Amino acid sequence: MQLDNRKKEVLHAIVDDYVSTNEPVGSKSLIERHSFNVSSATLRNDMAELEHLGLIEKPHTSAGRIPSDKGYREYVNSLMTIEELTPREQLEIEKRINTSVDEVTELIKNATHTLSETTGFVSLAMSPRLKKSFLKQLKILMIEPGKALVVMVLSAGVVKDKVVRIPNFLNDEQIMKISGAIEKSLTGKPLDEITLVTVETAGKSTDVPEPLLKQVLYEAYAAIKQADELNIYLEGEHRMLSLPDFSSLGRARDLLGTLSDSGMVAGYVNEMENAARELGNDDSYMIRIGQEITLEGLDDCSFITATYNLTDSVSGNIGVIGPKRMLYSKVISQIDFVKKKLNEEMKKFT
Amino acid sequence: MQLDNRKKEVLHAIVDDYVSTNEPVGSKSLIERHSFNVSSATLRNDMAELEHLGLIEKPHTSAGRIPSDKGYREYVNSLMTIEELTPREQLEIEKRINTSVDEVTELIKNATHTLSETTGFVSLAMSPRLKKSFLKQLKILMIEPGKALVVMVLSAGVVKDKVVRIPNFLNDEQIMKISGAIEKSLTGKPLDEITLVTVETAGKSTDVPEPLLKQVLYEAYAAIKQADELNIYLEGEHRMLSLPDFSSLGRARDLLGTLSDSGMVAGYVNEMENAARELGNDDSYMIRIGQEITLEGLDDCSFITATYNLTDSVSGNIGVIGPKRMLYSKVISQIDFVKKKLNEEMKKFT
DNA sequence: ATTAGCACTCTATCCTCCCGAGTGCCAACA
DNA sequence: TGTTGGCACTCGGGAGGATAGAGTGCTAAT
Repeated sequence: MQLDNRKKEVLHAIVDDYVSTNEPVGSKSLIERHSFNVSSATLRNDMAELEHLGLIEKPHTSAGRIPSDKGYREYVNSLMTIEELTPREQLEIEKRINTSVDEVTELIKNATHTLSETTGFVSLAMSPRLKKSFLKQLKILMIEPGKALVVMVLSAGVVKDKVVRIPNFLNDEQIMKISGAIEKSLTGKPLDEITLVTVETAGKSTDVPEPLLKQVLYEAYAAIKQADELNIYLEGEHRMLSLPDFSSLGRARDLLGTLSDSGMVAGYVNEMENAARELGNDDSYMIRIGQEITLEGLDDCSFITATYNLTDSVSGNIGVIGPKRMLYSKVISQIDFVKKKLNEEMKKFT
Repeated sequence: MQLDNRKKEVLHAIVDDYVSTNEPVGSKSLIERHSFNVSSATLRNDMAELEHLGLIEKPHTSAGRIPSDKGYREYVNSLMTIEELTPREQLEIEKRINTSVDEVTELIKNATHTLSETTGFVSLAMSPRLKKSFLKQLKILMIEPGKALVVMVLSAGVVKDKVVRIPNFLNDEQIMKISGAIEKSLTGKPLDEITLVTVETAGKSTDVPEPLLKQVLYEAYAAIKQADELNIYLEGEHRMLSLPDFSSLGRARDLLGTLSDSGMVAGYVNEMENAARELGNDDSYMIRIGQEITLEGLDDCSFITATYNLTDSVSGNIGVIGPKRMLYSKVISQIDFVKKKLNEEMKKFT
């Protein structure tokens, strides 16, 4: 994008003003609020040019201009400078996150909550992608005849479990044998390398009768597979209703309708993550603006996520969905800071 | 409430019409839609009377009447007749709930989801009140030095666990001793009779050094206490935005804002439950209408819950939050049916 | 007790008008 | 060539006003 300096400044100013006032900005108010050493007519020419480039647009003929998706994109990519949080703001966030918790999941929920409160938008986090973590322990506990609990401890310091049904006849001892056999042969294996076959092979060494054994092994396998399922935590949906951007009930409804399908949102975040990886994108955050987001009803939103790390190979996403008319520099640094703190806290678990 | 038959019919008709049209109903349209064998003037007199009794009210002088909270209350208490669901509707609900799951929690979530889908409103469920259930098993598993998992199996067929921190020096054997001691002495005790003292007494019989022991016992106690904490599952908040009753953004915002604080809603449901018990109320459902609900922003809502039973002594609530302008007879039977199915399914877990 | 008739009330809706902010374009200027 | 003042034009939004329509309460008659 080739823009001379003044045009850059104009676009910058338009985005800033529109973000803060929520009103289309005209050439005159631009002059009043900023110290351009030119007349409004000159800015009008610049603005015509910017509009021609598709960076800004007018809601109707006699209104001022608002940034287009492309305009926001340009702003985010080249124009804005990310500002650090003030020590006060940092403290506020630290205080909220540092609540001591015993499980990573709680920590992530904390962070999500904090993010929604500090940004005032919808926040979300994905649970860690555990496919790359490996099994450290696996125990099957008899609960009662026909019912057992599979407990797995993963390398990332995460504990997962699942209640499973097992044949009624099996006794404690048999279960322990199977449990031991699986543990022995699968310990150290990354979850994504464990298949039904691997588990079945592991169980062969026991002397438990075939059909019974097979069912238990299958359930154990199912438990392991469930352990690396992704969860998403969404919070603060109602905050969107307070934003003027969603004062139209229709938009608000579409937005919250889409967000209520958390599985769909999770899928989308996953896509974003994969796309970023393929592109070798090593920015510390990802941004999607307006129509760039392929979820229905999010046309007026921006989606910003960062990647947190539980271990070197196990990571997840945390971020925000807000109106595209947002203070990007601020929000990005908030997310970034929360992510940083989250990473620090996570070290305590691994 | 002393009402002659025709006045009852009039109130009934007003509620029905208002529920289905969402428009204040006048004497004339009442005549048109129902077969009263009197003139509109007579109904006007009746309506003036009903208004005097506080059962209906007018939004403004020249509009028709709408039911007041008291009017809905009268309708619900004495006027309506609950209609059975059609076989078709029943089938639809059964199909959704019968999805096989391994845990009670999943089952409850299923039911909540179903309820929101079939009513089109916000649905909610409380996790079972486990205070009255007793401990069947308690195991403490070493995960790694300094970290253990407390697994509890409760009489209601529920499995709970919690990761806890323990002193680094403790070894597997010591933990097993403690675990065994606690289990031995607490098995069969209802959760609400287990105190820190009980747990500490249980642990005395082991030969683990005092300060280390104490910490583990405390953590075990904390895990037990956490097991009977109540959770609430809320679903379908966004559906409220599609209702004409919440077409004003302000109302919608207040409502969703309140619902976003699930802890507060849970507390309120608890209060309702307790109040009903104290009154010895053995209706199969509880209803709160409009201002009867003491939560902010729910003035235009009704809150209907039923009690499901996991065992004789362990129960929880499931229900709906909808606009007070709702088809009570239908919604109540939907909730009732879901509850019935939920109870049936729960038998499989206990 | 019920009814017909009537005057009255109030909202919702539709028009119309007008203000003001903003634009695009043109001609003049540096 | 880039900048500027001037000006006619556009359009949305708000104010004001008229009107229709649904509904009410009251009264007098049945």
